[in-house]
Amino acid sequence: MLKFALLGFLNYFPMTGYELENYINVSTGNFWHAKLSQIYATLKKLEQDDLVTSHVEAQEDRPDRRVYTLTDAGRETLQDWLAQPITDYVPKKDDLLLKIFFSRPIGKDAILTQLRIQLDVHRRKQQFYEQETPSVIQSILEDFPELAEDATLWQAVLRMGMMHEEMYVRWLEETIQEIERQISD
Amino acid sequence: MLKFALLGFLNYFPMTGYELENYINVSTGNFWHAKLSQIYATLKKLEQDDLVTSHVEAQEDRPDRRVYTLTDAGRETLQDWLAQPITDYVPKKDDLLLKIFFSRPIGKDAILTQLRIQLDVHRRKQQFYEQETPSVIQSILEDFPELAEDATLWQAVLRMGMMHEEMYVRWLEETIQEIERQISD
DNA sequence: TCGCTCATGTAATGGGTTACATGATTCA
DNA sequence: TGAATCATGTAACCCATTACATGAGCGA
Repeated sequence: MLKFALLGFLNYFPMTGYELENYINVSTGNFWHAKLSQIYATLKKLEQDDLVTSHVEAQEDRPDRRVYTLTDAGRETLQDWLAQPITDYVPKKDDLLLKIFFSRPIGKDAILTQLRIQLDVHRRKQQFYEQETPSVIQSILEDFPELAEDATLWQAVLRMGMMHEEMYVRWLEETIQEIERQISD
Repeated sequence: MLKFALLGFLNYFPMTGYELENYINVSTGNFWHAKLSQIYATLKKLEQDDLVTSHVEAQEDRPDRRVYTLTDAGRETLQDWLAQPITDYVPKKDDLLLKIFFSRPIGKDAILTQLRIQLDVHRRKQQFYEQETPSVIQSILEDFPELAEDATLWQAVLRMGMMHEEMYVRWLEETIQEIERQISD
C-alpha cells in the first residue's frame, strides 16, 4: 500500500525519497507512515515497474539528490486505485485493547496505571491536533493556492484524527472509572 | 504479537489451534485477528520455546485434536507482557483515509460514492454491535461465572468498538456533507 | 562538541496473507 | 448436492522494521 502513498505524493510534484518521507510522516502520519528504508526500496520497485522515473541532481556541499517523477502509467495506476471502492470492513489492530482484554491477572492497580499512561499519551496527541496542525494546511495553501480542493480532503482526514483522539480519551476516562468501581484489588 | 493473544486465551483453559482461531476472531476480532495458518505456525514456535505444551487427542469420526496447554514459563511471559506499559503513541494505518486524502483527481461523484459505501459498511457494523454482541459475554458468564472480573474488561473493549463505529459514522456523514458543499464536479 | 538535517542505500529478520493439500460429517 | 464445520499443517510470498554503512554542514 505504501506504493500508492508514494504515487499520491508524486502526483503533486516530483521529489526525492527523503522528501517523501517527510511528507508522509507529517501529512499522512496519522493514518499512514513509513521508514526511509522502506521508501527507498519501494521507489526502486516502482521504477522497475515504470510507474516512476528518476534522475540524479548534483549538489554542492550536500549529497546528490535522486528526484522521482510520476509517469503516465504511474498516474493511471494511482487513479485506478483511487476509484476502487473499499467494500468490506477492515478491522484495525490495537495493542492496548488486546492487553486490556487479558489484563485481569495483573490486577486493578496495574490495569489502572496502564490506562492512565494512555490517557496522558492521547491527551497530548489531542492537544497537538488542536494547536499545531490546522495552520500547516493553511501555509501549504499560501504557496500552492491551486490545491484548495485537495485541502478540503486533507482537512477531512485531519478531522478524523481529532475525533478519534476525542473518542479515545473519553473511552479511557470512562473505563478508568468503571474499573475503579468493578474490579477488586 | 499474536503469540500473546494465544497465551492470553490458553490462560483461560487448554484448547486446540482451531478453537483458538474461533475465540480470537470472535472475541478480539475487532482489534486483533489472525488466519489459521498463522495460528498453527505460531503455536509451533511457542512450543519450541516451552511456553506451551501439546498432546494429541484421538477422536472417532473426526480428525484428531492437538490440545495446547500453557506452561508456567508461558504464564510468566504473558504476565510480563501484560504488566509492560505502552508509553508511546502507535498510529494505526487506515486504507480509506489514505485514499480519501489523495482522491481529488477522481472527482466529487467518485469520492461521494466511496464514502457512501463506507457509511453503509460502518452502519452495519454498528448495528451488529448493538444487537448481537452484548449477549455473547452474558452466555459465557453463565458457563464460567468465575470470569466475572474478566468480563468487565471484555465489556470495556467492546464499548470501544461501539464508540469507534459511532464516531466513524458521524465522521462519514459530516464529510459527505462537507464534500457536497466544497468540491466542484 | 554534540546532535540535527540533509541524503542514499542494503541485508537480515519478523509478522502476516495467500495458496496448496486432505478428508469425514452434518445440515439445508 | 453443495456448503459449513471440524481439524491440521506447509510453502511461497509480501510488507514492514531494525540494523548496518557513510558523510558533510550547521547551530546550540
